[in-house]
Amino acid sequence: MTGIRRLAQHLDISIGTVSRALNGRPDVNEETRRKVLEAAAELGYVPNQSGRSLRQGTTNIIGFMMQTGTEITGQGDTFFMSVFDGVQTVFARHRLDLVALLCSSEEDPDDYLRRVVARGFADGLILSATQRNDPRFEFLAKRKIPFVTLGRSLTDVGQPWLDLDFEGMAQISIDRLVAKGHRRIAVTRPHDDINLGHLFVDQSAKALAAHGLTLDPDLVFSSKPNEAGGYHVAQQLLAMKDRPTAILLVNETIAIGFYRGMSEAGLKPGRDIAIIGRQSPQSHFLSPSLTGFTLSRRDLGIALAEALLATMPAFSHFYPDAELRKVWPEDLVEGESDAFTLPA
Amino acid sequence: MTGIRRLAQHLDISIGTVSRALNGRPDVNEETRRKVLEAAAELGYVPNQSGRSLRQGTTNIIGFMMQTGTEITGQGDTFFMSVFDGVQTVFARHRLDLVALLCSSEEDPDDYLRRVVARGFADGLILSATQRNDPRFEFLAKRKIPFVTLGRSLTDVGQPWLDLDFEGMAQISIDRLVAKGHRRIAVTRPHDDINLGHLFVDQSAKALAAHGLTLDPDLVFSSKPNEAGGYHVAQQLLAMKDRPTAILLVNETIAIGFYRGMSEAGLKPGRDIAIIGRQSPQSHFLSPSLTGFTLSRRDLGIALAEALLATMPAFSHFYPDAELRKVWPEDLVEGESDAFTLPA
DNA sequence: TCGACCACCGTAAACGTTTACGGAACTATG
DNA sequence: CATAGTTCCGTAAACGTTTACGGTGGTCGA
Repeated sequence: MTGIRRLAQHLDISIGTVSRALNGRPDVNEETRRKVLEAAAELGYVPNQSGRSLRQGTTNIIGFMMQTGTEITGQGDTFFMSVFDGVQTVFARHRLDLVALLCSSEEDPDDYLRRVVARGFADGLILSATQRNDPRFEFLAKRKIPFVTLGRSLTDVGQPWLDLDFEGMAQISIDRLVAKGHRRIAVTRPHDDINLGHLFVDQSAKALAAHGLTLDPDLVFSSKPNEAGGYHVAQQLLAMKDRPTAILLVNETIAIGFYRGMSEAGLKPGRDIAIIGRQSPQSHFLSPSLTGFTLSRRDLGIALAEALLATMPAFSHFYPDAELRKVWPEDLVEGESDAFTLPA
Repeated sequence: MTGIRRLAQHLDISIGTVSRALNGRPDVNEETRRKVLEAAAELGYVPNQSGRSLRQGTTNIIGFMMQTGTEITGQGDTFFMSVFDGVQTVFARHRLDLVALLCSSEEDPDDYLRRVVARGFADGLILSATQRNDPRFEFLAKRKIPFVTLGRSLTDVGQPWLDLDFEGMAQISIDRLVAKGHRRIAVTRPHDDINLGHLFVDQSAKALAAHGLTLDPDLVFSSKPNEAGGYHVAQQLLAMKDRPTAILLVNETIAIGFYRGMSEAGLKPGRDIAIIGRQSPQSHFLSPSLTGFTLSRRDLGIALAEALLATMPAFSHFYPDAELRKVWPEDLVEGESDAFTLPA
């Protein structure tokens, strides 16, 4: 005799009542419910998840899909860990188990997602690293699996999303640099087709145009989102005959490599080239200090979780006015890296 | 009609045979097996995991428990991501699903593990961040849940483990620095009770003793394993009246903070203080270059996975001679950070 | 020809839950 | 007192698998 049956026998009531009591159904006497809860705690009874899943067609698991491997090591890790932390705290309140689904660098993300879904792994999903045209959106929508994405995409299927304000960052950065007299401004973007790259570059071009300037295509640098990528950008940029006087670094970690590249060439950030980037725990240890944008990653995670739950029927009533689509604001922390000013 | 029943109906054979065919049982005609596989692919049939789990008492999931949150952000992330990548590739071969169980910084790791286990979440576990006395070991052993740990512990319960060679690193580092004339050598260790700290510090002391030297307790610096921790160590160390001439940095990321602390004080690694640390993708962008140990994180992950599978009855025959307990060797990459030599 | 053996397959029970349904006991209402 | 309504509980079916067991038809050796 195991499981709920054992508990029922111990209390000398039926398993149906036990189940109802444990699941908070209304049609059970409060006195019996108390006894059941008590006995459950005493005997250390925990419902078997397989049994529940089989019956209810639900797993109680939410998956947070991220990519792993060397390519994005610099980028993904510390950032996503913090976001994950925020997500975790929300789901814990609902006794939902959150797991990280790390798609290996060797595997295609679409294939990986297909496997996860076929397996019936999760009740809901959080996607990150959204591509400009991301097939995963359609795929999940077609199967009616609730999901939320960290990042917009052109392939919008009506799902909730949150995103960083790449357009705002581009706008503010360009305005700021132009005000300091810069005319030739470089921009970085991730090497793949991730959507944020487009948003950032396009908005940079628009912002420049508003000042009567154009974004020189030669000044758009694609880079892997890690230290090595930033180093490589520095090498390319410094080898140019008509070198830009300022640069926007869209990614958090490439600043470290870019600094290194400059110092090897005997140049100093903020003196020879103006830099605006993004803050991270690591960037605090750059010298000269980095001017860059920052945000609460943990709060972002919380908002992500709430947006997802708001679209899941079983939980939506908890979050009647969750923000389903939001561009997340960032603050600019002023440092020394963009001190370089050109004469008017 | 759904699931396996639908498939059986479509083929006009019994569900029992279908199941046997799909699971590679011997007592099914190869011709029928072919047909079943074909039809399964055609209809896109995928066995329901809840059904399997319920019947077999097994989940097909392996959990890799890590910690998240600000405290270890610097440390854990890129390192564990790479290890995870290695683990993933092994489990994929056996159609086991690997998920990352990220214990939030707010939650006690022991409680978290208890929840995971009570839920019957995984068939096996990989533990990291092992403490000197780690209650999780006993807990899992008592419940007969297969697990492997990345890191030794005093609370050994016979489970397989892999670990980095902290003792070897300490020995080689001390020998090397002493040969360069250093006598006052500082050592870092993580601020918590993680076991590697003990191994590293103890072996450093022994190695010094072999040269007739002693490890000054004031020269053992506890730090959080991130950039900020390294920065803090530098501040403390540089404020000493009788400053050490060399230091060992046990953690990968603190070097960045330590460098920053030195340069703010107008000092240069490798010229004013000799440093031996650990290599990481980030440390490649330090200047002067870091002398430090390195290893293949991915291979470590592969070995971890194999050690775990070797102890699980259903898979052990695949890995008859897996290394169940191994101190993982590291290579020393020579850089400029320990160039500082004292006159004899 | 007969029994033994083998290869293959169908049947049905089990895994641990949840929940629709119906019924018993009680209360309220006229 | 009869009826209707309410509260609570037990029964049993279902979720989708796997697998022990038994049965059928065939082959082979004596």
